[in-house]
Amino acid sequence: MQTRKTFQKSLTLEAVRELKSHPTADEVYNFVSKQYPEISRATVYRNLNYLCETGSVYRVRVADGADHFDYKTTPHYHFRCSSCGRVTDVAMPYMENLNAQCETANGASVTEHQVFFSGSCSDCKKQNQ
Amino acid sequence: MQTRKTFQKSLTLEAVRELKSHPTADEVYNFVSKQYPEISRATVYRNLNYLCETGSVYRVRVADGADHFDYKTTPHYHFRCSSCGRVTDVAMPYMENLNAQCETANGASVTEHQVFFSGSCSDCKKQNQ
DNA sequence: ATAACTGCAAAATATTTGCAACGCG
DNA sequence: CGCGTTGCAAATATTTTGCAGTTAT
Repeated sequence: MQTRKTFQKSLTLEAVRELKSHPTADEVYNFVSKQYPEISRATVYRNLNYLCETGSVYRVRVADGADHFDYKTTPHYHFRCSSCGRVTDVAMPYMENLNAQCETANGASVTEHQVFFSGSCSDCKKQNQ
Repeated sequence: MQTRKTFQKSLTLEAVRELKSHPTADEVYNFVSKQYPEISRATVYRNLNYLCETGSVYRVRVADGADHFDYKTTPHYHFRCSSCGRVTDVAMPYMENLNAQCETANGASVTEHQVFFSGSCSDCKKQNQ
């Protein structure tokens, strides 16, 4: 199956890149529909799935309902503040050896791992004091 | 707010413990309703949330729609096979120092971390050969 | 007795899909 | 022109909630 370059596809990718804030599909849709109100939510979802498959964006599953999308495709870890819900990157080295460790322990062939942290971000910590 | 011991609550906890296979809420509901058909789906969801809050079961968010529940409450990691969807525990040491590492990198106060691996489990690996 | 809990139905949230029209290559 | 893509609406999936009746303590 071939793929075609469409205006909607480019807009979707641009949105994830410009938002930078690990947007949900809904946030991407809101952003895109400001520039192009005719776009359908379904198209945004379809294009986000497509972009994930081709590796142009990365899907992040943190602990709140919707999936988030990340324009940064090099492997890294995430933190989610349980009071404000914001998702941020963690400036921590990627653990190269972890997949191999899991393979040894499990007998499976491991292709990737995700790590996510939760707690209270520095902003929310201040407010609660 | 006080809590009361109910038949439905016990059944829900027992289901997670007996299923052992990281069931989803729906799977817990199906299991429980075989023994007690009058139970409502909403009650199962409410009780699963309650059991998570009190630490009796653990919520696992792996990369497929629904949340999974784990009777094993000591911290450990998970693997999900992307072809059969099965979720298994990984017999790998828990990294005690990871939260502290994230705190240093992020300035947040980190209360927990989850790690999940994906790939192909040993059964599916065989089948695809 | 009274406040927590339940069952039911409806709502909320998140995502996918069938289909006819559209438009990229 | 052909087939991938879109927009729309409806369907599906997962979870929560309002409410009136039930029950544990």
